[in-house]
Amino acid sequence: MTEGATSQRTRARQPRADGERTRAAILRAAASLATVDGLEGLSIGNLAAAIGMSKSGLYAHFGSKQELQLATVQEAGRIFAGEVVEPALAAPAGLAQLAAVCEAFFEHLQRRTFPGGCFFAGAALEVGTRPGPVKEAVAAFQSGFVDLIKGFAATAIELGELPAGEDPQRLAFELNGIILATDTNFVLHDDPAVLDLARQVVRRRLGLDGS
Amino acid sequence: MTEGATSQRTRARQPRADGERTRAAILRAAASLATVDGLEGLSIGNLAAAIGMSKSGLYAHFGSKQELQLATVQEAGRIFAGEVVEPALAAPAGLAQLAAVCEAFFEHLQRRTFPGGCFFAGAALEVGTRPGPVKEAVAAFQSGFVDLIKGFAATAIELGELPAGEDPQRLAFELNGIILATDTNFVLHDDPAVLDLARQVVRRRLGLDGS
DNA sequence: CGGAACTTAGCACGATCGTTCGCGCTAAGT
DNA sequence: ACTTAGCGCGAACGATCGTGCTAAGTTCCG
Repeated sequence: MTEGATSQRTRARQPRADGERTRAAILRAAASLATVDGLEGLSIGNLAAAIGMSKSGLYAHFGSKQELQLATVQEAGRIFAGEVVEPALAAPAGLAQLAAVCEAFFEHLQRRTFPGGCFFAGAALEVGTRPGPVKEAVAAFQSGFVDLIKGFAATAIELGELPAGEDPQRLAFELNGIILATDTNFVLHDDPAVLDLARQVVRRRLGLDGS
Repeated sequence: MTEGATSQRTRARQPRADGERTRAAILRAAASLATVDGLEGLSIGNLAAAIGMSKSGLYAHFGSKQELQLATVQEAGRIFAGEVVEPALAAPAGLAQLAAVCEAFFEHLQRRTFPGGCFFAGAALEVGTRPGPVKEAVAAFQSGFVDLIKGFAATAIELGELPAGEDPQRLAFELNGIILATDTNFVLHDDPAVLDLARQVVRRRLGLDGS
């Protein structure tokens, strides 16, 4: 607590260039593997074998499995932010951002960035009953995402693009539900038709259909 | 394949009374544990310790871990059918059944039947990427549940309780999403207020509010 | 009442789990 | 060019994983 991240006193450590590169490669593979085996089921041995290095060499990058899980969650958050959040923020404020965030998520699934669908959907249900830093990190990201949608909805209402009777929190909850249902059905049945159905539902719900 | 389930020739086996009782006790504990540790994370040792018997004694009831997982999914299906599906079927056909199935699910969560929320929500995302009999069993149950809701919706439309423009499949998808969002948020934040929000959303969506 | 099932426990196996240690190597700073 | 510190590997640890075998104990049928 007393020492900052870039403290000179404690000299925590100063990673080398190739070290950071392998660490990044580890985390990319870890995020993918975790969507298949889960954050707990992700084993050091499997992960090491997947990227072709030794268990101990990999383990040295993180002092414990929990640190690896924490870093994996952060990496998944970066990927999700780049593929889903940023495209949404690039759209015009209001209703367009609501549609964009859903569409970006559907493309995130369709592109099969992760073999197990959405990282956080699976992680949330897995770590939800296990108190600790990992659960806190996942919960924080999920809350942030819902708050983002809530903000989009509030702006859309202010701009008169949605009825004044709409409640941002309720709408954000519904869209979050549509997203979760899409992910669950897509993962379970591996059927791209699910994405078409989801797109129809979003258009209808946002009044972008026959209005 | 050639021998039936109740064949006399092969004399598959004839369980004893106390055997079935312990087997039932094992499966009840297994369903609960699986909502916390996952179907894969559920270990024979932990399960045996949880109900106070030996690993090998428990293992004898199922020839393999996969058989245990299969039986656990069926047990969870029985519990879900009793707590969610049956109350819904008891309501008047049509719109009332749609409202009842959602309310029964919310009470299923509130009653905390399982420590990890909805069994199938977690199981679907866990086994979705792992082909095999266990995934098939989970997928079949999930499809059956969505079809049930779809049937309720179709009846409600026929009875004129919902606009003719409604599509049963789309509505079933949306309600499934609301259910998944409720479970995810309830498990992650352990906040009963989520259930109130979900009830509001369902009432609004089904036109039971100010109409 | 006796014997044939079913039920449960004890023990042990190979594999894999997370974790630690020590040694060669290589990139970076002076 | 020489030093230094981060990097990666191999080997090994105690624990636990799923899975068998064997032998007691218990219930049920004739």
